[in-house]
Amino acid sequence: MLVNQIGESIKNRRKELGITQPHLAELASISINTLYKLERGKGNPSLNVLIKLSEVLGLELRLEIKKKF
Amino acid sequence: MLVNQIGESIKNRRKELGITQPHLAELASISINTLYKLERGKGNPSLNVLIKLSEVLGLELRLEIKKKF
DNA sequence: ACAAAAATCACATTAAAATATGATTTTGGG
DNA sequence: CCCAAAATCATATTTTAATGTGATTTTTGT
Repeated sequence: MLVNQIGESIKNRRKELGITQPHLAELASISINTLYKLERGKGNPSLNVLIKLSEVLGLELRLEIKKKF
Repeated sequence: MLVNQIGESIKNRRKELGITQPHLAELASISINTLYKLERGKGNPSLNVLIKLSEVLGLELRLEIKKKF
C-alpha cells in the first residue's frame, strides 16, 4: 500500500462517516495540517498518526504476507 | 495494530527469511538503528520506512475496516 | 571455548514530520 | 446568490524520527 493510497482510504472513510477535517483532526489529536497533507498524499506520516486515525475511523492497520500476484 | 506488534511482525518475518538486521537494513535502505528500534517497539517509524521494509520482506500494509469484535 | 558477527543500547547530530499561523480558494447549506 | 465553514496551500517554528558512531552484550558457527 502506497502513501497516496493510504491518504485516499483515510479521506474516503472520513467522508463515509460525514466528518470534516477539523473535526477528525481534533478527535485523533493531530493537527489539521497533518491530516490535510496525509489525505493529499503529501508527506510521510508516522505510525502513531496512522494508528490514531485508524482508531477514530474504525479502521485497522494490518501487515500481511503478500499474496503472489 | 500497535507499534510493538508491527515491530514483532517485522522481526518474525525477518527471522523467517533468515536475514540479519544489518542485511535487511541495507536491502531496505534504512539504518540498522532505525530497524533495531522498530523491532524493539521503540520509536515511531514513518510510513516510508514501513513500506520499504514491507517490500523487501514480501509483506503488504493494509488499512481495513475493523471487524466488530 | 573461542572468535566473529549480530544485536542491543546510549548519545549526538541531521533531516524531516508535526505543528502553528495566516491567506486564498472551494464547497455546501440556507 | 450569499456567506460561513471547510479545504487547500505556503511559510516559519518546534518536535522528533532517522542517522552515525562507538561501546557493550549476546548469539552463533567452527
